[in-house]
Amino acid sequence: MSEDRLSRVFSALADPTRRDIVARLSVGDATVGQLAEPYGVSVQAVSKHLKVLEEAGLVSRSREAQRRPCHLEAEVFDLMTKWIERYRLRAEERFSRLDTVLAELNADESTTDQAQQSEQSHQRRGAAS
Amino acid sequence: MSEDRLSRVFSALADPTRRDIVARLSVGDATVGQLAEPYGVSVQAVSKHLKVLEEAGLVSRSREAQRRPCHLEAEVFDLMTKWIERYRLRAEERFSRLDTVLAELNADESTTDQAQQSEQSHQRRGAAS
DNA sequence: TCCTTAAACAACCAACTGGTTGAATACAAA
DNA sequence: TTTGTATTCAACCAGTTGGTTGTTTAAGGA
Repeated sequence: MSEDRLSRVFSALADPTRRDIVARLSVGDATVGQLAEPYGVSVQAVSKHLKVLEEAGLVSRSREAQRRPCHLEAEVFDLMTKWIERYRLRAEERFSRLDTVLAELNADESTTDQAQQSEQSHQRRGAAS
Repeated sequence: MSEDRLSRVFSALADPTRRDIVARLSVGDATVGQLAEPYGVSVQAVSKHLKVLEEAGLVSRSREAQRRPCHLEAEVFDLMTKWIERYRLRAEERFSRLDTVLAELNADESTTDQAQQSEQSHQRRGAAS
């Protein structure tokens, strides 16, 4: 599923070094050595980071003599933004409906507490990944 | 900085169970017990997940008798989308400039290999987090 | 051929993660 | 006050992660 893919992408970007690598690749391809240079870590460590980014589909590598130039694959970003937008929009929609809810609460004399309220709204949840 | 915040947000969403919790909270607030119910894990485990989401700023909790209703904080999504869009746009811009590059390569008789190319483009990278 | 460079692989280690169970806390209701 | 319910805290465990160093592999240049 794209379920697992999404986990790998978010997980890959959870590390500051890896986000920095993505930032640098966004302006142009680079080799492992070039990417490792600015950090206080070994080339092997960066190689591991790149493997994570590659498995997440964020980076691809080509062959070129001994070098393995890394290239940023921007399409994967769509996967994230789609997921984010889905729930952001849903939450905002719910937020904008708040005035309606408040009006209903005013109309209703009984002090309907938030617990019941959340339970009701929870019932109309759908399975989502 | 928001550097660390971004790490926490991405890290929080790297777990499928936590993404599912976010999805469910997007349609309405819920208590820990309600959130735990559909999963084959203990309430304590879900409580831990909620702590992670809370520390990432994705979820806030109020008090209400013994219950701790959880609420989705959608603003944090902006942080992510801003980061993503920045590098996506940069990468796409570079991609759209590819025809210019190809034209230059045609004009240039010497077979400029990709290594030099990536090295050049890498020089105009800027520090970014 | 031999030497150098670029990168990956392997084994190891400390720290973190996601889960568990059991005990403590906070509040409501009897 | 006692009991029940909702949640958190604490200790523990197995698996993962991000780093290390040392050893291959792959390719170019002397």
